[in-house]
Amino acid sequence: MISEHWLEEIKKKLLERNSKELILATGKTPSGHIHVGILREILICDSFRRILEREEKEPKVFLFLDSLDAAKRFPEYIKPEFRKKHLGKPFSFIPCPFEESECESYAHHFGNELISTFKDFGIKNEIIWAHELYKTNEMQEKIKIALKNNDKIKSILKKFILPTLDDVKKEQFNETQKNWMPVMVICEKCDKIQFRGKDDSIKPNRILKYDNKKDIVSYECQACGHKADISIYSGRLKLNWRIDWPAKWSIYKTTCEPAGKDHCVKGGSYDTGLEICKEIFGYMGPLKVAYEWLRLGDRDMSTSKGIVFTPKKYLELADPEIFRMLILRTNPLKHISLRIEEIPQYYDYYDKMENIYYNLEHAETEEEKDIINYMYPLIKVKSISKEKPRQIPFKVLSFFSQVQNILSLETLYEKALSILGYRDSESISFEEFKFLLKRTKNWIDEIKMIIENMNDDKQKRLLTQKITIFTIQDKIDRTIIDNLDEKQIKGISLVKNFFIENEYLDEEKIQNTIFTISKDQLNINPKTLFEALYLLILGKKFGPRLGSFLLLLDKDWLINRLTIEV
RNA sequence: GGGCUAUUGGCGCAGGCAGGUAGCGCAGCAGGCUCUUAACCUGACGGUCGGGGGUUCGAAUCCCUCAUAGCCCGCCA
Repeated sequence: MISEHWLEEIKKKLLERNSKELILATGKTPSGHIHVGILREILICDSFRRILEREEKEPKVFLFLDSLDAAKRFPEYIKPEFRKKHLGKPFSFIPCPFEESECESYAHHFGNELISTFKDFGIKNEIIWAHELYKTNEMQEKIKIALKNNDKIKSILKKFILPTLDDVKKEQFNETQKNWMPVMVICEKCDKIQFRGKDDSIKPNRILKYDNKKDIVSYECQACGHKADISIYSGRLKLNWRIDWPAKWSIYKTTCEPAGKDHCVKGGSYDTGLEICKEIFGYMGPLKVAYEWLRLGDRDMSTSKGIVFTPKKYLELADPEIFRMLILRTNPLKHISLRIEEIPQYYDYYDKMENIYYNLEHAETEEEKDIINYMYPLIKVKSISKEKPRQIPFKVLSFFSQVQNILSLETLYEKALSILGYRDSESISFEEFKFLLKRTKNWIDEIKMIIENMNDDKQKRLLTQKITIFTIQDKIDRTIIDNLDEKQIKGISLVKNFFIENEYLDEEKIQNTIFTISKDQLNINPKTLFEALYLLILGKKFGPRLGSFLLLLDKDWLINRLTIEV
């Protein structure tokens, strides 16, 4: 193999470590609706899982949900009074913000929303909730180790962070380091772990003193002022992020954890984490795999700021395979712009890839063929069939979903089966078909919204044309009829007669008839008659190819529509 | 102050690690299908690969440098 997929390169490094167990990890704070960006690291791990399982290596994959992280801000869809009340508490200590649901906590609501999509995406992993992890002896031992090694930890942080700061921040950093301890306490009185000052500064309930004989720490709550001593085994202590991460690594012996570029930056938490893991917890730490953000169009997403496009939402618009494909075909260090309006093009690429995999189409190069053969099994959610799975083309679905107001689902289903070349419903059930149609409808609606919000008129028009958005009018606008000329009206009536007189029709015949009527009987440019027909049915001058379109419509409905009173 | 990524025809991108006449998709253009296309088929057009310098017989590719853009970097997470 000349060229290799980036996953293979990382895999080699993984196997060089010669670990008995291969532990893959990912993590996320459930601070709100979790957006699709997190799937990038989850899918990288899931792909490794598949690769390693194929090689009989028995990997384990964990997803750490940082439910004990403090709410430092809330997304805008959370009510103000709720925000005010719970700001500064760990997410697992905050109730579910939505009254109608009965979740255990804020963290569970959003965490479970993410988890519920894994099955559809073909993701397998084990979930570790931070608030439960911190109740375990293992984690509490790590807290103890961290407290004992406070000075050492501080010098590591200093060594890594200081060189990356400018002078002002250097001073700030040195200042906070003076009384710094690696552990925070969740106040027993108000459940808060930090306080957000009016100047937007964050004041954590950092512990003030550690009694290493009794294993008791003292703290003062920055939010309510409560002062107390508390045992390190109380379950109310939490390590600071930069120590929390390596502590988890050392407990689970994590072999590899992908992380967003924010963590992977020089002097960031990954670098300090690895050093702390090695020096304080005595474990070499995971292989660092950095990845760039996944963007929505040209915007970054942010869970806490409420710019979200969730995996659940994605699944309402398109196939999970398409998403896996986007992630796998792109080097993790490059950013991906997920563009809803380009989903048809994604499907085109997927189809091409599938054709190449099944040897129905030639790849341009050997490398392309190799890469596709490698990726395809990692992309599929269901098992791979011997022959290329038949699918209703996206364009057809897009068309079908827009004529639902005049055509029954049954008619469309029959039509779909005939396009697929099936005489029965073996390959695609009616239920599945309904689901596909609904999903495409959702996508069309989404596109309509995107078009509406576009500022550039030219872009707007291009997109409208590219995607062929149309609506069949329930009633004809009277002004349309009034604006038709004599020949157009005559033409419409001739087309109507043609439909009445002919029992069996095909699209070619319809198409040709319209031309013949225009040229021979009316002596007008065919375009004029086409426009009249489109106006009558769609309310605008253009639409899908008329022959196949009219054939699809219910004949009686069509004849009725073509009967116009002048 | 530090870092990552990007800069290749109108748009979106591949190629870059292993240097050897610049590619793909979409749009645009022309023609074809007895035939409006925002259907399909065919064809042609279109780029001095962000600027500059260096290494080389030869650079989109390697090295240096500059520029522009996006994002990230104390505490907290």
